[in-house]
Amino acid sequence: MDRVRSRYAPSPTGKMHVGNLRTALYEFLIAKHAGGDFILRIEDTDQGRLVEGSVDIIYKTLAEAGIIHDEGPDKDKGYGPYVQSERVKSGLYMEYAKKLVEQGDAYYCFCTKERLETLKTEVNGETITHYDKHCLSLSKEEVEAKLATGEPFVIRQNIPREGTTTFTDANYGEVTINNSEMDDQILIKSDGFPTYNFANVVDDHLMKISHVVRGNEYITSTPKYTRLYKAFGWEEPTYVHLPLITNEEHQKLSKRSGHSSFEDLIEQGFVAEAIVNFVALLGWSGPDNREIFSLDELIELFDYTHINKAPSVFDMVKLRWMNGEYLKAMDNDKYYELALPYVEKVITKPYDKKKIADLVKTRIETLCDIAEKIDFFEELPEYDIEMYTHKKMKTNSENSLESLRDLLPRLEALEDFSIDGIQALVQSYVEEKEIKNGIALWPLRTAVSGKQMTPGGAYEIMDILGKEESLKRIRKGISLLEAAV
RNA sequence: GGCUCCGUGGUCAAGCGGUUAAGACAUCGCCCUUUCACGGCGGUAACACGGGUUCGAUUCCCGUCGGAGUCACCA
Repeated sequence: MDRVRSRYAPSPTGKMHVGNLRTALYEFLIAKHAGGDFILRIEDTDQGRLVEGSVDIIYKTLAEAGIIHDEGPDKDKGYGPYVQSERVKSGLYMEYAKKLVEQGDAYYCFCTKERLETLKTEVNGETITHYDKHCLSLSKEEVEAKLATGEPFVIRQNIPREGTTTFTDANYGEVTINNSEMDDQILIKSDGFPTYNFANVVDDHLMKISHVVRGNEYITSTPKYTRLYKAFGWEEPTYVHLPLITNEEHQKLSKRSGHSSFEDLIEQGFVAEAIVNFVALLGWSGPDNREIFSLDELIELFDYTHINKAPSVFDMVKLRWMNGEYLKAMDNDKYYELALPYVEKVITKPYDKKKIADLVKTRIETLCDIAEKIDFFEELPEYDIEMYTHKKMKTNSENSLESLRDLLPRLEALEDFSIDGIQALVQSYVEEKEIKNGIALWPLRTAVSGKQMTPGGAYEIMDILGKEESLKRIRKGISLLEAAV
């Protein structure tokens, strides 16, 4: 059996979309599962759409995601160059295209933009062009003559109008398309660059790619590939078309949706491992009921013959959940390292940031959730004294005031202002007065935080705030309550 | 519009002729608890429809409907 070689072939046009990330991941998993090679090839044949810095983003994203390529522009293993614009220079695509022309499987076309314009029709607001093979009738001499004068040309694939073309996909089975549906697509553009579709076929063959994985938006153009492979007499790779990833409206995810690139998700406080895990499960599921998989586990378990056919919605809510799981399971040092910048965004006072970060670890789903949960440490918010009234805790303004008044002098006298110290103090007060914990603790937590909900309770918060600030906030609570009662 | 693909709860997703149709997220309720989380327990909720084939269809075939994709000198 031939060695499994898969490839991720992005065009450097911006950030890395989650759909592309999944494609890259699956290619990687297929290769690694089989002990094969995963290749990175840059498809920059559309010079007009290049976005500066995109290649760096691709490297960075792949690295962060742990999708490590065995070969690529930076790791030439003998199949290079791995950047198509560099490959163009050798004239290889033109050479192969000319071979097709000689065989009659392709032809020169000199049609002008204006003439092409007349071929356009509009259906439901979509513009559709179907080339009419106008230049196919040019004689060899006519072509030579035009070429000699330097007239701009393209080379088009010659697809018969009759018959059908069938290819086999590992996921979707046999797919047959009427040849009449296929346009005589351009293989070589007037700038001398190959089109993606052509370069792809040539390079996949030259690089001995065994598995081609891509989104199923390519499924209807695949027969054109098949015809190209046949024309060259090359063996076709195994195609694995993937179901589309859609937004909540069930539309294909587009770059414009903004929030769907890997970079953006990182910016939104997601961790790389969670994104990879989540994306792996869009279209595939493991053999058991597990959903949390490390990359190594994915490599071991991934089976491309069990991929879903139906499109899947990119559910941010579930991603958030999964990210929370990763955060909770993360070892403390790594978590702290990730969380610290987010803590520092809100906390400028000299509180123990580690303690604050720990407090919030099981309460957040993304790192960006940290800010709004800890802001009260930095500054006591303005709050309504209604907050002291809590049905379940059986508190109201009166008994809250009483608790705070009782507790204040005791806390002032407290030497050991630690969680344990404060707890012991409050406990003895509660026992002494024979009241429920809540009667003392609810007002205390409220006074000290000014919030309805907080990470951690009164003890943890006071411990972090320290004695001075805690007492200050309690006094503030007392005066607010006094003013109202 | 032509063509292609798809169609199990709101979402992800097991299932690959015979099941009480898993599980997860979300949602709801209960427990735990000094709030909120975490954790634990439980509930609501699905085979698009109509024909076949078969002793028996979620599963196979056909049709209908629905959704999506695609129809560039973009990938």
